[in-house]
Parts: sequence; structure tokens; C-alpha cells
Amino acid sequence: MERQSTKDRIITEALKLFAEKGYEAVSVAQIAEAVGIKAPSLYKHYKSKQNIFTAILTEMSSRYEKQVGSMRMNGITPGADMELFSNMGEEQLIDMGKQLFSFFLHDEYTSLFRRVLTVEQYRDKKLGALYAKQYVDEPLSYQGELFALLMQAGAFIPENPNVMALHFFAPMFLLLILCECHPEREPEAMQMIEQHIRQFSRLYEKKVS
Amino acid sequence: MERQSTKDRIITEALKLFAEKGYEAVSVAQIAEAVGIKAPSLYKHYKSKQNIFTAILTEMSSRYEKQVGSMRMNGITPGADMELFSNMGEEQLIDMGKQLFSFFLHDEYTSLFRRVLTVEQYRDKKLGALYAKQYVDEPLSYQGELFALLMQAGAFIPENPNVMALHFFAPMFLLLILCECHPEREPEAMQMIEQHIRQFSRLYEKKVS
DNA sequence: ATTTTAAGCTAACGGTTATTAGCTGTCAAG
DNA sequence: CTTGACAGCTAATAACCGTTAGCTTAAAAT
Repeated sequence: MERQSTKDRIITEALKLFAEKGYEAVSVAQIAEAVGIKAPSLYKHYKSKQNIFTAILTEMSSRYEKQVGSMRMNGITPGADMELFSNMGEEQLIDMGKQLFSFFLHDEYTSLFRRVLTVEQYRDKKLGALYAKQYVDEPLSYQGELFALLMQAGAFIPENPNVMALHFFAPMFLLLILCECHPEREPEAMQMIEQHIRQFSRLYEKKVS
Repeated sequence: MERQSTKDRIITEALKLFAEKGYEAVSVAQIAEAVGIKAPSLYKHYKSKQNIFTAILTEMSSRYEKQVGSMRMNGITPGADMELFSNMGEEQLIDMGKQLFSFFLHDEYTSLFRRVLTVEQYRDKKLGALYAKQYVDEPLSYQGELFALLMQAGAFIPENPNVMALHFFAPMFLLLILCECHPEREPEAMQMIEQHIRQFSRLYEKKVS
């Protein structure tokens, strides 16, 4: 009556280990020990070490797609709920930013998987492409669309919404990378994010004329 | 009459290999082959694999310090050359940004070493601290001081100069990380940087009243 | 001219790696 | 009650790892 099947626990523990040491530096014996079995028993569930890694990859990718899907669901559906956005104030933007940051930093699987991608991106072209897609291209294009709508609704001054997304997202990206490796600096980063969004908001707000 | 001594070639080739595969994934035999000698001969120059790595570390750190030193030299020395900054226009800012980006991306040692730090930062606290210092804290504080001076000189609207530095630097940081793994996207990134700085400049410029 | 030092080599070592073979117990299906 | 699949184990394998020992050769120092 375990919470998780052995097969699932293997990828959970392997993910943790890969995230902090990198694929090559983790032995199957270490994974097995973390799971609580002996190394050869792993091969009853996965036929190789590489196979464990690809299992992690597909699992995490499907989680990501699912999450993005649910975001798009109550996200941008142009025409509906427009007024919900148009009165998005500074405080709401700060809340959104902080929550996004906190989620990316503390959600166990998201965080671990990003570390794996960070560490392995140069060894495998597929991983590099995945990193770019998940942590650069898709956030930027999503937020770009969002800001375009808000701009159209008159909430911000007319500027390039994609550059605006870059201005909004990049500082959070940088602070995320910082905190990933230096968790003790999270409060400082959180404060920086608040200041960032406040200033961002002032810069892009429509002046009363 | 070789350009580089064997001892130097070892760290050059080792750096390249570490940058693309990570420390653990590279064997001393691979390093030796890249240099053109046999594995045991490496030990005439360095007493262990770890020793090669630390040699890379100290070499690259000293290069970095030297470079920062020369930047500070003709950089911020408050009181001197103030008028040189105060008439820094948009085009100059774009040029500076592009050159900085291009240097970080194409300078062989800088680029390779950042990849090594990216990949190894989680395994070694020292490397993590070095990464944070070199690629986050110091650029931000340097540019923060710079913008503070420019602001004081009346070139920009009064805002928090450190947040301003974050707004200027973070987008370039993000695009750098992107291009590091996807060199084919450099033109796109370069164009994005130009748009970024132009918009940044518009946002922070002092309006004529 | 002789000695010493440096830098390469081959051979070999002990340790670790991922993986396989084959055995044992458990538990559900027939 | 038997059978068979499953999931664990120990033992063993071949390959590779970083590293050492010891030899050779060439250049530098004495």
C-alpha cells in the first residue's frame, strides 16, 4: 500500500539525483539506494539508465503540456473576459509576478526538471531545444499576447508588446536562475521583483493627459 | 616552437570538453586525445583530473578579474569624464549593449567558462557563488552605479537605478543564455536587443516639459 | 662529455560502472 | 493446488575509470 509504485519512485528519485549532480555523475546504484532497492532490481522496471532518463523526460514534458493547456484555458481567449484584464492594476500585476515566480521556484517537479535541463542542455540537442521552448519562447510569446491585449484595451502606452514581455519576464528569469542555486537569497529576490514590477508599471502606464 | 605549451593546451582542450559534456562526463583519456598525447602523460603536468579543473578555475578567475579591472579603469571614476556619459545617446547605448553581448557570446574563453559554470554550479558551492558573482551581482551593481550617475547627470528620469540596471541587463542575460545553446538564433537575438534598448531608452528618457 | 631533468610512452592496477544471469519468494489466476 | 508472472536478491561480467610504475628519449645543465 505505498503511495507510489516502485516504477514511479524510481523516476522521482532519479530526477532528484540528476538535478543536483547531472546525469553522468549519478550511478544506477545511487538511484536504487534512494529508492530502497538494489541496483539490478531497477532493470525489472527500466531496461537501461538512459531509459530512466527518457522516461523522466516524457513524463515531465507531458506535465508541462498539461499545465500550459490549463493556463491557456482560462488565459487568452480573445473576446471573452476582456474587462477582467483591462482593470488589472499594479498590485494585481505584482501578485501575478510573485506567484509565478514562487511557483516556478518551489514546485518540486518544475524546479527539479529545470535544473536537469540547465545542466544537460549542451549535451543533447533535444534538451537544449526543450529548454529554449519551455523557459524562453513560450513564456515570452504568451506574455506578449497578453500585453498586446492589455495594450489594445488601453491599459498601457502603445509600445512593442513582445519587447514589453521581455522587459517583464527577463528580470524574473534572471532572479529565478539566481535563487535556484542560492535559495537563501529568495527574500532579496522577492523584494527585487516587487520593485521591478512597480517600476515596470510606472514606465508603461498610460499618463493622464 | 608551438604556440602554446602542452600544459596550456591541456587546460584549453579540457575547458572545451568540460563546457560541452560536464566534468564527470569527460575522461582524462578524452582530454589527452584532444591534446594529442596519451592519458598517463597528462600526469606529468597535473597531478589529477580535479587538479586540471582547479587550474582552469584559477586561470579563468584571474582573466575575469583582470578584465573587470580594466573596465573599472576607464569606467566609473566619479568626478572624471562625467560629460562623456551625460551625452550618451540612444545609439551609443545600443552599440554598447550589442558589443557587450557579442563579446560575452563570442569570446572563446568567456563563453566556454560560463558554460562550465552553468553546468557545474549545482555540484559545487564555490562554482555556484562564482556564477552568481560574475553573471548577476557584479554586472548589476556596475550598471546600477553607471545609471545612477547618468540619472544624476540628468540623462534619465529619476527612478531606482538598480532596478533600471535589472531592466537593462536581464533581457540581454536571457538572450545570452538562449544563444549559448542556439547559436543560429543570434541574428534574431541581436535584433531583439536593439528593439529592447530602443524601447528601454524611450521609457527612461527625460520628457521635455 | 656527463649528468639531470622533462615529457613522452606502454603496461598494469584497483576500483567502479552499467548490465546480465540466475535464483528466491510472493501472490494472483486458472 | 498448481502455475506463472512479478519483483526482489546475489553473483558475476566486461568495459572503463583515474592513476601509478617504470622505461625511453631528447634536451638542458653542469
